[in-house]
Amino acid sequence: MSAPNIETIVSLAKRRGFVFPSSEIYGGLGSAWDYGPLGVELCNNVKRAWWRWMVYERDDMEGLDSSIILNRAVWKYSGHEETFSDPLVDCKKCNGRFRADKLQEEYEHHHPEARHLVYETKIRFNPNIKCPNCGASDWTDARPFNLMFRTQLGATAEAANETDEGDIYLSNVAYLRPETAQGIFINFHLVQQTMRRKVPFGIAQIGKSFRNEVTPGNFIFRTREFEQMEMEYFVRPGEDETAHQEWIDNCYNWYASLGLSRDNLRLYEQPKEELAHYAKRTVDIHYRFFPERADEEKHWDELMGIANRTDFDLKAHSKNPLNEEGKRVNPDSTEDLSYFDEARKERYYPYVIEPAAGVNRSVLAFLMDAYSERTTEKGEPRVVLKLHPKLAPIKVAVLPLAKNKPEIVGMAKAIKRSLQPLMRAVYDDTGGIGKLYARQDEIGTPFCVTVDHQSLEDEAVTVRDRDTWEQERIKVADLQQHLQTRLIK
RNA sequence: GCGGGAGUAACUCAGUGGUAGAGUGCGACCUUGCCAAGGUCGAAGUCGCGAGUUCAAAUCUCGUCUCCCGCUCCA
Repeated sequence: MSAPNIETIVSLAKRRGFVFPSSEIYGGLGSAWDYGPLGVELCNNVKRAWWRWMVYERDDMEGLDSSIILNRAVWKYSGHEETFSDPLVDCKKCNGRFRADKLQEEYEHHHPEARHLVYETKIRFNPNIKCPNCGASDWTDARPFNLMFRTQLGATAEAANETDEGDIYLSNVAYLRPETAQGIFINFHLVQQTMRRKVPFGIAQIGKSFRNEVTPGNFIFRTREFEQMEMEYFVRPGEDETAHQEWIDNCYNWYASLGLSRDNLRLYEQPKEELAHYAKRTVDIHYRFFPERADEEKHWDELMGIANRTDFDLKAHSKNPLNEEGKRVNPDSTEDLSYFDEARKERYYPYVIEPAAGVNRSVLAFLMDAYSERTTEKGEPRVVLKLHPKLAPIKVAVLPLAKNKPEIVGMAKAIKRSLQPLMRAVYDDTGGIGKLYARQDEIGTPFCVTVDHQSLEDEAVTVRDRDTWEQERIKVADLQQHLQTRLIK
């Protein structure tokens, strides 16, 4: 089973120290969340699992950690300054809010002559368009919502502000990156040359990104500050479609291998009209984040996107391509990012396959999918978080059966200390053994080691399994090996 | 921005004008010892904030702030 809704997870996450509302003592901050002691472990484990799978277990991958703040030109030529902005209009009558460009597109579809009209505002929007909700034509001005967080470098804030209205290009304007991908593209040549790589190969990166979402929400599903796990796989043009399909399958299987139920996963082919400006084809991996919704189609939302970005980005950041007038398309770049294939004696701009996953969304999906309830023999409900052992924040809890026996307590603490260099281990004695087990079940600890009276004589302990509640007697000398084997499984 | 919901202890929530409560959880001690056992004691809230009405406000009035859900998306 999995969680019936996100609310269940929000409550558990706060109660048990996974995720807290950010800035809570000052009334909170919308859609910002802090990861508590268990949350940070879970996040780190997700990232570590991804990195191992993506980088270490392959022969064609390098890692990277690029800067969050990049030269503004990166966002100019990537297209984000232009397209990462949604023009919005409000209907004054029914208060509905719409994307002006989408309404305009629809309008022009039915009125081809409108394509040549020049509108008063910078944003193309015909005020005679009827509201799809109420039918009125009473609009506010169309306003641009740029999704990139803008800031300025240095102490010259005033100069930076001037650019809000005009088109003056100032070098002190900077953005927090809205995706980690661009940091990879602009380092493509350096990574390829310093690591002596031949296409095909990939560059992976994990890091925070920022988008000034107009509509954040749904717990950690959509936040303005979030963390991405992205990889750009560079292939020869023509080999892109095959590689794309391979990565789609790889990624789907990765989530399944870490315990996500296939019933709660699906692949979603983005229709042509939804594709981003850079994409030739994009397939999303959806997770059933909203199982409580009546409409089955609305159960699903994106966990990961796998895009074929073609050669759009490498070309866009290169100095060489010329337009039809023979002038450089990118007069600011100092480098050409094409690749020379020694074997084939040909030069080309590699195509890029991009699997992009959200750390936070992944964490949410893993939590939801791991959630289960079990009824004890006494008929009491118990929450068991069946996280994959690789992801569990705490791997083992060492518990004394009786805390008023110093020998047992001492032995338990010694065992905990012997395990902690190898895995995240905790000691707990604040409660009866049943309560201690229940606590660990609720936070997903795969194993509990219990020290009892007999342990003092036979140098053995009980290892209790989270999912089956079965117990096994293990010699203390064999404990490390036993746990490590079962953790890898 | 618009619509809806909500702010009281760490959590879940009672409390319709008269000395701030319960359950869970948390801590200490006693007792017990394999699936949230029992007992005793304890810590914990200027009731989101501000103003007003009143002898008296968690409660009534006005204002204000914040959070959550839905609408624009796509990690």
